[in-house]
Amino acid sequence: MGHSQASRQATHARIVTIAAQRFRVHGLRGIGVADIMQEAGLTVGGFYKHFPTREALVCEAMAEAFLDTDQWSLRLRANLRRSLREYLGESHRDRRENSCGIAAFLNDTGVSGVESRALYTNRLRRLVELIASLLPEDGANRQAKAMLVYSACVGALTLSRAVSDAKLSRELLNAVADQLMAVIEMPDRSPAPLPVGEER
Amino acid sequence: MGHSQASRQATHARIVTIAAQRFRVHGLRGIGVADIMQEAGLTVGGFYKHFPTREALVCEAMAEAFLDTDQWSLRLRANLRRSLREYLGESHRDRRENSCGIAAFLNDTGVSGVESRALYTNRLRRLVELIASLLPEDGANRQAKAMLVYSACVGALTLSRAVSDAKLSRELLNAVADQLMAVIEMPDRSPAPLPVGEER
DNA sequence: ATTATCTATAGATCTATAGATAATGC
DNA sequence: ATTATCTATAGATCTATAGATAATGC
Repeated sequence: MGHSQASRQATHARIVTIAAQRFRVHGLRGIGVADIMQEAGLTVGGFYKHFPTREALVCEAMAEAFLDTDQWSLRLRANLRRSLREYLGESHRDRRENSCGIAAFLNDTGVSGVESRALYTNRLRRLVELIASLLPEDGANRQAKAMLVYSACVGALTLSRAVSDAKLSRELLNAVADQLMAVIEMPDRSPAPLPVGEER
Repeated sequence: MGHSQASRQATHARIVTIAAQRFRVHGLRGIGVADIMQEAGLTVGGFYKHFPTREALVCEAMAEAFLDTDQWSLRLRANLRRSLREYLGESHRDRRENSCGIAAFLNDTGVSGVESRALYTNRLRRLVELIASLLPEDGANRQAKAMLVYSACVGALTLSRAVSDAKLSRELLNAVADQLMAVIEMPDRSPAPLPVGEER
């Protein structure tokens, strides 16, 4: 049994780190407190001396997962195109435990608490703003284009994980990466109006 | 207690229809057999006379959910741009029970069985091919552009559902829809090569 | 003495099965 | 007689809590 205050903090951090990995691999609902504690070399009982509820761990783990996003943001700033290709790489697709939290928790924020969902929302907003600031043009639709770029990245990455065909998975990643390079260079144009005479 | 063979088949169909809705709302792991049976006006016990396992229901429900995708495919054929705007509309975002199964099951195929995952994969492949055939150009990268278009649609739709900020949610949908209209018109270009002197 | 962790378990929930009940269909 | 559905429950799993144990730190 460990006991010192220092070891307590180290234990807490270890639980959060493992949770940040496991939640990204299995989803927020896909793994239990007991499994996370076991992987941290502990037993279930001690969990609630570290966290008031499971949701508290979800929040801390999400924040920890977003530290990887901070790293990626730095690389984005240094080289937008290369970072997008990295995001759409097979390595990122396969190493889920350290992959993008926005993609990993995409379909789980509805069942998580308001706090973790707010964390998620703010992180997405910051990412879109960052990408917008890095786009070459100066147009008013910079932000719109950033939303397209990031939506396509998240969509292609998660789709490439969802399919059972390795070739299709690879094609999705490569095709979207290639196309996004062209999109980044695409000149501004006002949104195409709906053709007249057609109804919703 | 219902009993006739006709009512048995009607019951089976009702269970599948409700499951196809509930699974899209709550995810494949988010709702149990008992709840689905209750909503069908039945009790748990009868379930396994209709389906050998829960996964069998998942497969049938997925196929049923894809019937809505068939409908959408027809509208796609009739009007690509309008159908993409419909996909990225607030109504599609909010009426999850009849929404796109590809988006709904995006992060769940990993835990579902091989059969449902194959269903998912084939459906995605067909959708990408359909969109490619509808793009105005004739270029060799038609399929790549279709992958971009559909990835962006799936990404924007799921992100718009994941965030807790209504304004950001709306902006994501509208911005990506607008940008995709421009992307569809975008002329072919060979994939931008990596700038020299930069390493992965 | 305090407290970090462990053992054990309560209570909820989920999949699946066993056996009873009641309507269909020969 | 057959069978579609129901009641009841076994067995697994998950969150959370109670009480015991053993190392820290005054």
